[in-house]
This record gives sequence, structure tokens and C-alpha cells, in this order.
Amino acid sequence: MSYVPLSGLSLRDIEYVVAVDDLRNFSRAAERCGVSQAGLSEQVRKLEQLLDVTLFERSRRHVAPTPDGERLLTLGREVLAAARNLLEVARAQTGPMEGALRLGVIPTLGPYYIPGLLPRLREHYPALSLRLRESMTDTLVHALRNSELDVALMALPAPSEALESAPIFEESFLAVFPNTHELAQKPKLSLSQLGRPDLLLLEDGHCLRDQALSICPTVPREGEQRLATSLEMLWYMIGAGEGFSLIPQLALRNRVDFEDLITVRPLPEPEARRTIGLTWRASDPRAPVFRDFAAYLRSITPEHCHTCG
Amino acid sequence: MSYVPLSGLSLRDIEYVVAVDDLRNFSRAAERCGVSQAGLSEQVRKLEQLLDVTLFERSRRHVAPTPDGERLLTLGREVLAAARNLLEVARAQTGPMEGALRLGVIPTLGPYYIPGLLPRLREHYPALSLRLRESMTDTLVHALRNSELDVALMALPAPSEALESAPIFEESFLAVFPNTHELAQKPKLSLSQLGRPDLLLLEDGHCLRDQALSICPTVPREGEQRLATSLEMLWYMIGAGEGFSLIPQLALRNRVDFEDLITVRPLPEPEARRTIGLTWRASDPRAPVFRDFAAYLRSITPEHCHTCG
DNA sequence: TATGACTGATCGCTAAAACCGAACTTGTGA
DNA sequence: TCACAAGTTCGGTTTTAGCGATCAGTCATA
Repeated sequence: MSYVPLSGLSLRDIEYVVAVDDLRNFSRAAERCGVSQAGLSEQVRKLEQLLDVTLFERSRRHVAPTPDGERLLTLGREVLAAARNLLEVARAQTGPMEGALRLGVIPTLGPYYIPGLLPRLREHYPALSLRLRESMTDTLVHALRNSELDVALMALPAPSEALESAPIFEESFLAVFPNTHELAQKPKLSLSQLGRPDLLLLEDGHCLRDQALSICPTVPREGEQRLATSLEMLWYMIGAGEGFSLIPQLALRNRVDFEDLITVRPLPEPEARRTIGLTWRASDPRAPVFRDFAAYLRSITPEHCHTCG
Repeated sequence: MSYVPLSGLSLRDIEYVVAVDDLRNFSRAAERCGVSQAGLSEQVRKLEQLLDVTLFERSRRHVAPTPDGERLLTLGREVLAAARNLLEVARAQTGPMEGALRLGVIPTLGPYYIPGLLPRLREHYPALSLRLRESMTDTLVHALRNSELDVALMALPAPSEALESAPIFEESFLAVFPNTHELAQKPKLSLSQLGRPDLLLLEDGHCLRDQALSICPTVPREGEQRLATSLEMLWYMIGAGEGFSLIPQLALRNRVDFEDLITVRPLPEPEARRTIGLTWRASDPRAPVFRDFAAYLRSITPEHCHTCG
């Protein structure tokens, strides 16, 4: 992008000469521009000096543009038109929650939360146009910080100082076993029982993996973990009797396949849950808007989840 | 033309925000704009306030335009482009005696002077594009004062204070008689002999008419004058033996029709001539150029005419 | 965790400019 | 010839752009 300085050209001066050309009269032009005739006269002279062009031919009773002046005045009007257009667009700027909003979401939440959300959003923010993106937490955070995303739905806390978040709801984890699993029928489950080698985990990067690990006090050693590439995969592995896992509540809702093969058990501890929240750059000037957005999301918390705040 | 004030918008400020957008860095943008970082920062803030739009999202390590900002920056670039275009055109303004020049000329001179002039002008002012107009003196003066003409060729002095003139050449009048006319054969002509009823005149408005009247001391009374609507008409009337007249020298040159029917006699007095000059608005900023133009015309004075100055 | 480099915002001040009223100049028309 | 109208010039005032210094976060590195 080559930089060409404008060497002192000013929109005000262009306004002045255009006014003089419109009205063919310095005094009335000055009146229209809201300055004294003297001031306007001086500014016109200054502009003529800057451009090194005599724009107007003045006799006491007569003001008319010179041929060069006529040409430049046409261009001056174009400049003013462009400037007015800018002002107009600025005045009609997009209101809060209008236009495009780039929303990121973690994979263990997106498919189970977003579909039910969309019609509500469409109704509540009719001018909003969502651009969805599903990625793991780290990727979302990166995208947020690079201004590739505006907001993201993820488990809190968000791992960055530069981001601001608001909680939306709390989601319990449920333990899901194959019917044949030895823990499936235990009258009472405790977290300490879950740190076993047949605890199935998502592969590295998924926050659900970290959440499961933090919930279960005794974790299997690295090499012995059995990893799934997605929650869906995890689900099928459990159905196939490969092991058991912790599944967030929303992902279970209305899930009827494998109904006969698996056993779902609540976990005893209240800490066996994660907080889902909305996250954005703290520096984004739309932060207040996003706080309101989060509040709205909170107000339509999915059933079976715990309202926050 | 509706007037929409720009309420303080300035090209400089637009330059600043575009620089910030280009470089994504206030300090370097300030450097490019040749101001301190402090000053630029303030101006950007002021512009944001004026537009009531946050143009940039700033974190300490990151500057990026907001969605609204992005839209407005595009428009800002358009404004700058228009302004640069204006400057560029101003720099490349037409030089002296380039482009269109609207030249008026009186009918008793034009047909006899202009044709020979055109090729010389084309050679000497290759970038000049002449717009010719032939009218009687009063009309030319009017057109000059209304800026409908730039310059005019007419007999001096030009009848207006607001006009400036420079002489080009002096043209004698010759007396033209039918061969059979009683004055045609007189050994010596005096002006006092010319004030006769058979002095043919152009109709009112032609300066040649006034010139003839001022030369001949005893003029026929109004009703008895015989009037021609053009010099050409006058010529034919003389050829037909209707009377005699005074014809300016240039109009006679190379005139061979009626050669056998008419007698051309020089007039004795040196005052029997008119000064042809170039005239323009005194207020026209191109006045110096026109003075040079007149000097050039003087330097190529037609044969048989008397150089001025 | 401390540190230094970097970046943008803020503050008090200065210099420049825009602006104003008044006096001046000069075509124009009565 | 005079008075008016309209643009320019002039001296002083106000506004504003701009500067240097400083402050306050952020980030990378030690």
C-alpha cells in the first residue's frame, strides 16, 4: 500500500470552494458554511495556493470558476460525496447483535447445544447472522485472540488473561457403563472408583478429557489410556463394551441408541460438572453487548442443566 | 444542490486511521504520517468520537479494526483516493494556452483574418483547441463579461472598463467605388467628399459602420442611409453600382470578383484606419497569458497591415 | 517471578491555524 | 460623482493539532 500524503488538503476547504461555486458569491457561501466571509475568503486563497491553481476569477460583481477550477471543483464534489457517504454509513452503523457474529464452540458441546439454540437466537436477534466454527478449546482461544472469532462457547475458565467470560450454565457429568460393567450395578458410586484403566478418554486437546481427568482422582498412566477421537466415538466404544466414561449431560439427552446396552449413573459429587460459558476478547468494544448476550443465553438454559448466576 | 455539512470530518484524520489499519500499529502509523504517536492516538480517538463508532479494537499487543471500523475504513480509503485524484489533477493542470480557448471575433474581420491565422496557431500552440464565435462587438463584450468567451478580436478601444485589451495591428480602410462612380476617377480624394447619400453602410451594430461614420465628416441623415447586413452584401452592392463604401484592407486582399467593375482608392488621411486588438476580462487570471498571446499575434501581423506597439 | 522492551493512552503545554471584526479597495449603478 | 456592494487585507483572539514526558498494560525472556 503506497502512502501518498495529502499535504494539507482539507475537507473544510473543499466545502468552501464548492459553496462558492454553488452560490457564485463569497458572502453567501460563507453564510452557508457558518463562517465569516473574511475567513472563507482566506481559506479559498490558501487552497488556491496549495493547489497552485486559480480556482475562481473574481471581479467585484462576478465570481466564476476558471477552466482549471471547474475541473477541480468537479473532483472536489466527488471527494465531498465520498466523505458524506462515510458519515452516513457511520450514522447507520450496525446496532448491537446485528450483522455477522463469528461464534466458536467446543465439539463436546456444539452438536448437543447449538441446534436447539438456533431458532431461539433467530427469534431474539433477527438481524444476527451466525458464523459457526467448532474447534477444541486451544484453537478457539487462538482464533479469538487473532480476531478470527468474536465469541466462543467453551468450558470455563477460559485459559487466557486477555479473554473475558460469562458463565451460562452448569452441566453435570454422568457415568456411562456397558450393562455388563462391574461398576454399572454398584448401589453407590464414588469418584475414587472411577480411576481405572478401562476409563475411556477423548484424545488430547479436548477439554472433556481434562475435565474427566480432574474429576477422577487416580488416573491411568499415559500409555494405558484408551482414547477416542470424538464424543460420538466414545459413545460407540462404550456401547461395544470397551469400557466406561464420563459424558456431559447434554450429550445424553434424547439419546436412545444403545439404550438396552448401557447404564447411566449419576455421580455423587457436586463438583462432577463443568461450567459452560461465553468467552470474548476483553478488549473487544462489543464486550457489553456480549455480556448481554451471555445473560440472554443464561435465561434460556437447557433443561436438566443448572442455571448460573 | 442540498448542503450537508461534514461536521468536522477531516482528511487528515482519515489518513491517520487508514495508516493505523494498514500498519496495525499506532506508533508506526504515526511515523508514516509524520506526527507523534501521542498526537495520532488523540486524533483517532477524536474521530471515533465524531463518528460515534469504535473503529479499532486495541489491546496492548494487538490493533484490529472492528466490523464497523472495517466498513468505514473502506469508505475512508475511497475518500482519500478521491482527494489524491484531485491533487494529482491539480498538479497536472493545463499550462498556458493549452486546452479550450473560446475566441470571439467581429464579422468584418473574422473571415479575412482567421483562416490564415489557424495554421500558425496550430503550430505555435499545439495543445490549444480554439472555439470560434463570430458576433458583433456588443455581443462579444457581453459574452466576455459573462465568461462565455475567454478572449475576442475586435476593433479597439473595447467599450468596457472591465475589459483589458492589447493592440495587434492597424488596418487601413480603402474606398471602393463602382467604376462608373463620379469619385472613382478623381485625382485626389478627401474625406469631406465621402459624406454623401450613396455611402453604403452596414446595419446597426457593426463597428465598421461606426468607424465609417466617424471617418466621414458629413454623414447622410438616418432615413437616407443604405444599409447592408454584411460586408459580403456590401461588396455585392458596390459591384452592382448601388453606391460606394469604405472596406477594411484585409477584406480586400485577394478579392478578384468584380475586379473589372470596381475601383479601389486609398484614403488620404492616416486616421482612416482601425486598430484591431485582443480583448479579455481584466479579472481573468490568465491575463498575463493573453498578453503574451497578443504579442504573438502582433509578431505575425498580416501583410499590408501596420504593426502595433 | 522479576524484568525490560514495547505499545497505546493521558497530561500539560506550545505552536499553528482558523477565525473574526474592522478597515480598506474597487467595480457598479443611480 | 456618489453610495453601495462585495471581496481582500489586517491585527488580534480562539481553537486545535501536535509534542515530549509519563503512565500503564502486555509479552517474552531471564
